[in-house]
Amino acid sequence: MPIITLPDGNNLKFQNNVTGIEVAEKISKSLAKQALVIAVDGELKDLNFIINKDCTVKIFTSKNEEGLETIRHDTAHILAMAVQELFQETQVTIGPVIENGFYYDFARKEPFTEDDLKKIEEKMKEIVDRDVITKREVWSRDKAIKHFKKKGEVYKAQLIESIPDREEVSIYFHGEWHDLCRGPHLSSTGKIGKFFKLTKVAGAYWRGDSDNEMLQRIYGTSWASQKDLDDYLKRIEEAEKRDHRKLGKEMDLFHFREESPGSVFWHEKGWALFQKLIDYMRMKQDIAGYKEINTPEVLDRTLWEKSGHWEKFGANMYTSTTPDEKVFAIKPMNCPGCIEVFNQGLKSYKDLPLKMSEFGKVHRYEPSGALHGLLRVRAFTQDDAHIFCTEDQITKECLIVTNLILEIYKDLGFEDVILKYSDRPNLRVGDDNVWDKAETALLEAVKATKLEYSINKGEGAFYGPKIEFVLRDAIGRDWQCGTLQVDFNLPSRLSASYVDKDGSKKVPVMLHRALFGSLERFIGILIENYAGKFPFWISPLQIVVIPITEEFDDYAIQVSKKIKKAGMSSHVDLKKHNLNNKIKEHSLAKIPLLLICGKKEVDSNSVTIRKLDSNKQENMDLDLFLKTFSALNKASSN
RNA sequence: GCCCUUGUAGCUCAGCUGGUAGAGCAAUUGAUUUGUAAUCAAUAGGUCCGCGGUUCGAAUCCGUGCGGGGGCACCA
Repeated sequence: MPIITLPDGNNLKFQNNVTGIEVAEKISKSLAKQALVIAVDGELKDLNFIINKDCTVKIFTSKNEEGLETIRHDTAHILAMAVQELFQETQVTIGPVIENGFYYDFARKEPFTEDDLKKIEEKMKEIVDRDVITKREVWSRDKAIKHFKKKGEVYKAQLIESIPDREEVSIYFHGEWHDLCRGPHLSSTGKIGKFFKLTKVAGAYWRGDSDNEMLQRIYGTSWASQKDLDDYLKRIEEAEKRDHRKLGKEMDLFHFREESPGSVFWHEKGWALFQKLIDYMRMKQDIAGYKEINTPEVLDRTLWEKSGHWEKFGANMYTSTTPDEKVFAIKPMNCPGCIEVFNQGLKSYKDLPLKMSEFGKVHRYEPSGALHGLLRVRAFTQDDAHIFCTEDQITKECLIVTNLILEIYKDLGFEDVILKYSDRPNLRVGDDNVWDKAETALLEAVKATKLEYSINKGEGAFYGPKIEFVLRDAIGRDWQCGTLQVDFNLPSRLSASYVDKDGSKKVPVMLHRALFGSLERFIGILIENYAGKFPFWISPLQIVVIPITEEFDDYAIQVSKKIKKAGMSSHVDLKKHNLNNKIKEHSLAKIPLLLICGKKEVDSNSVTIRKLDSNKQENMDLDLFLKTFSALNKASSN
């Protein structure tokens, strides 16, 4: 006689055992119709799960995250079912739900083609139409392993072998077709609906390990309604329009070429943007008490051996052998060079914390498959800095860095920031007790920020634990930018020291930090965040002056000169095209302000302003224009 | 690095089953002197990514290298 407590606190009493669907029916007919899955005492179960004791029950429909995830999970299953109906020799492996959809990994010799995806999709819809009832059975491990081995499903057999003893091995049936699965599932294939789409095929390693064989992964998306599916596809399309590689080309910011994969050829406008960010950061860091330095790009191998880079980071390093057979490395990080600067002259505890910044260009030989526009390159400029301090100063300094970073992200249009904390990796230098200290100090700082954070086990740098600053852009995507690392190892390896109060020599702690992270990556993110339409102050070319006819060229040239004198960037378009043509061209180039100059303007010493994405025109006295817009030409006017 | 996919004019792309390349925009020249998203016309532009092979003949088919894209693995 189970008593069932509902989310609203009401109780339902039943004479006998009941299933989830019967509970839903008791509440309302329409709920029973819409119900997809239930939670019994917080655990998700099938609708026909038999309830035989007192418990709390929650019923989910496609309007809940739980319901939607179950739809996606079921769509993944139907995908596997469809694939095996069409391509009998294919083995199934795993098929989880991911953000916005699902994937399923298959083992098959022949690659799946785009055409195959269409066929599979059709087959999936057919299976939905068949409305096959779902059945769940619990098998013994041995039976399940034997069964799947006999079927030739070696991956499934492996999966069952790795299920912990205490867990049930449940098998879900859709008619004849069946699969090992934890569940829950919808009660029949018809419940899924047809609001799904297979999106792409890709390779993926079995169990995510690059030593294992590669499987074929089919990605798909699945929703509660046609509208949701269409909205999602639309969102993807919109995101593609923001692609920084596309916009970079269209806006003439940069390009890449074969001779140097993963290295940027910056064009005039892209470089202007780059320099603006550096100028801005330089200003912020100066205020925050950093001293800017610069260190060599190429350093002798012995330094990298001492620092540990040669051994732990060597696979990513470019090296160079000189004609006299000496081996140098092109720096993949700025830290050893910075320590060398610290080591010049005697340092006192009174000098600490000592903050040294460097816009250092580093080279890392990244795997070819990792390269991705500006977001993943082989040569990049870090807005790097190293803070030498005492152990006592760590937490406070970390907090100061965090505040600076949040301030800067805000200026650049990012308000939503989360932290990722990573502790000691397998490949590392230094004793565990040193790591204990570093991790504790950094974690303390993370907590003190009161920001949301996640913990990434084993993903720290080889010399210390780190936090990464992840920001969310205008369309909800997360990007990893800044980083802050606590390092008890490199300073001692490279013999850094300071004289303490009592006259003894001590080894300082070093904090590594980069706020943009990589200027290249950050610019890529900025482009996508703003869809190329930068705020006025950061825009690489802020103003284009357009004379209506040749007659007004001289005036336009004078206007442009005055704009430059007022500290803004400007270009005069003297081409013999008509006004409409020029407006079209510069609007596509996303120039924030177009100034039109004709007779009216010359006569009144004014300009007519046309702002990007607005066809309103505003006439303004030239001096007033210069005053107004130079005031807007700084970060705080965002 | 691995799997799949892709590489044609400055850009975006067309070129069916093999018969030595085409459009739009951009560029150049000429005409037009224009008031808010493409004025008209003419001209010029290409070792069809590189190398090898099959073939009487390769942009097209095959192999291989390099680059790009989507993922995986790796990562700022």
